[in-house]
Amino acid sequence: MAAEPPRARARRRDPEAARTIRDVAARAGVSTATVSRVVNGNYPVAAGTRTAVERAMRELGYVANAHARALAGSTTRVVGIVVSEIVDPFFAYIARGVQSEALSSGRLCLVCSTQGGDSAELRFVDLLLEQRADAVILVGGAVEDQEYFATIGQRAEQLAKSGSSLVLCGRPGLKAGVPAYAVDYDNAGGAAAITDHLLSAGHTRILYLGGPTTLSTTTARVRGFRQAYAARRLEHDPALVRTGAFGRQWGHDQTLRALDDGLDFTAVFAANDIVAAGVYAALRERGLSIPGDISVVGYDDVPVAVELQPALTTVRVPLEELGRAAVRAGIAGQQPSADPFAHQQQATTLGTVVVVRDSVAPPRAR
Amino acid sequence: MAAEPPRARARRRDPEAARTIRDVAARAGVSTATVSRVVNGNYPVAAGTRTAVERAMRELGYVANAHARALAGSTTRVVGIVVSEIVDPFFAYIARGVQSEALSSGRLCLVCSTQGGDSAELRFVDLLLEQRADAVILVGGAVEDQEYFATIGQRAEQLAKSGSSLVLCGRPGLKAGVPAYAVDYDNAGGAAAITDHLLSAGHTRILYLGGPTTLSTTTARVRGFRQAYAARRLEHDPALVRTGAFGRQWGHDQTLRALDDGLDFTAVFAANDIVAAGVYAALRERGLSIPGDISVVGYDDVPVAVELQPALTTVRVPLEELGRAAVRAGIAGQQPSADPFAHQQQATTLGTVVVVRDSVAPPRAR
DNA sequence: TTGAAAGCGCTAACAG
DNA sequence: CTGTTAGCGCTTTCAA
Repeated sequence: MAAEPPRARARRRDPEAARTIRDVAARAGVSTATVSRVVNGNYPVAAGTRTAVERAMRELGYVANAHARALAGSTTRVVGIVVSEIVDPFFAYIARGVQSEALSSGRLCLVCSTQGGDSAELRFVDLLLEQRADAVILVGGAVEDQEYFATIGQRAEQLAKSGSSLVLCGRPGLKAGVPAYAVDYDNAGGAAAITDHLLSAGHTRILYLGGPTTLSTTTARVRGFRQAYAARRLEHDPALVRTGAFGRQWGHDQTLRALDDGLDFTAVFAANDIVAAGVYAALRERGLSIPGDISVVGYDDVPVAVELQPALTTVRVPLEELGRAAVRAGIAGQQPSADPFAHQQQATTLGTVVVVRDSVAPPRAR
Repeated sequence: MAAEPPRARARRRDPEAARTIRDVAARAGVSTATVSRVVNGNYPVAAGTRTAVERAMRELGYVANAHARALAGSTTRVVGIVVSEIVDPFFAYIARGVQSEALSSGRLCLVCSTQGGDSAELRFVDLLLEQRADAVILVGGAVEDQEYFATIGQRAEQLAKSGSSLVLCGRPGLKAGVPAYAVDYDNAGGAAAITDHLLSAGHTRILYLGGPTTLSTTTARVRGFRQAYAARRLEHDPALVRTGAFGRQWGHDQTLRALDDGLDFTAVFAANDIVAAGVYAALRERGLSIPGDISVVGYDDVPVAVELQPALTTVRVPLEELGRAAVRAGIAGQQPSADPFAHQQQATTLGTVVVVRDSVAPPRAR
């Protein structure tokens, strides 16, 4: 076969393939630059030309290629969020806030769920790094491990280099100087407040139940729990803190065990509402009434709190707002107007509030 | 200033910017083609060369640019899923299945939540089209509207053209010839089965409650509900079907209204478990016991079903498996080995099972 | 086994 | 207001 000019390969494009900006330009009789201008609407184009281009796009069923755009321009219009479990309402609500705020800034949301896989988080961050996401949001308590912090810090640097930013949501920030934002809520404060609620009702032997022992969320909540005792100059029995995991099953089993161990307590502070659901189930099995025999409180205020009978007194966390704030923080760095020196670590902390329902009563006299 | 050669602009790259394949090639003293080969590991490269390249990558902190890759190659390694509400466990579980199956095929998952916005779905499909997602999965009941079907069908064609595919998950398929896959579960069958469960217990006046009237899911479930009556040659009172919306509040309000209207029923079939939660709340307010006074069943078997007291008898839908199946169907078309004629509409239907718990008892004699 | 070079589709100077 | 053109970073022939 005769040698064809090199361009021949390109010319022989699959006629079925998606239309490109060049096809539109040809059909409308203008240049690709003009098509780009009408698509982006960020530059003056004569009305007639615009109409012609728009018609050509419609007739051809033209759809811009986001990758070409990301490559040529600079922003990807995508934010990434990494959670540990998308079906957990705690994360689902945050994800909802992220997705809606992303959408209102014209971005799509890449959601990654690690399903508890420890190292999966880092893998996802790398994947998101490849995607050049405008912002990468890491949600939920982190393992408090220095080495891990260092690795994440290093990723933050890389992210910053490629023009995007890392946002830590619902977990403590990194050390100063690392280009990461932190958007958190007052974990310890909420725990202290609800503990105080229990203390006010007369409980002093409160069992704190749940949360992976090494998780930052757990340590913060336990800290708040202790602070509430300290604030009233009350002693707290260390045997009454049992951490280990989240989850309904875990809450159920540990409650039974605490009862079997003959632990003396009149109330339980479940690490979150899901654990509280397990506590309810266990107490019910043992014929103990809530709050008659034992008072129970939770944390997060996810929907199950109102399905439980009696309705659960818990700490409301502004989950959606947390997600929104994370996106705002993450894309703020993208704004051309942003002060370059502002790209230091910044932190936002949202407040929490105790929602009083029906699961707390004064301890039974004995 | 003296005129610089045109390339100057490009040469003056921000030295802080992310490293490219060219940087790695330079550092390793090889060509970019070689780097590409070691990155993709799909072509023989001398061991020594490979090592040198790998070291250069490590030293430079090189991270491939997914957009450049998508542009040059063809597959994007991203699947998109659009749901109506990410915090709804029904969708969250499907999303979990999608995300985990996507991950195991090395893909990331773009999750879009329309938050009930009617036309948002189409907008998201277009966005996903721009992303050239390997597969676009539309989840949940669709409005049964011919025009809408036509529009979606048209998008399916476009998707097919750009090498990706549309998967309808938990909703009926499009008409034959349209390049879309359908992965659904047996909506009518599940409804019929649980209705029969109620009928067996002796109920004949069952109130069907919930679901947007025009939603395919609703029509399918109501159809199954009626079929169960028909199968036993029983009459069914049309006044006992009240559709309109999903949601706890709606279930609550409508139950109250049905009671106030003096409707005669001994059991309620809630369109889903969330609606059932509302029914429980309303019945409790009126001092009616479940299942003593009224039996209740739900649909979906999401976690709240076991928190309700008494635990809810419901229909288990293989949500996660649905999501996984959708991804498999969607990326199957991508396989080079795929028979091009196989790209016809295909459908998969998963089964459902009735989960018997404590919310059904024979109707009270009267 | 490796390199050179031509694009993938789009944006953004720059020059009319 | 519009066209030209040089890339963005990568993959993939084609040649060596």
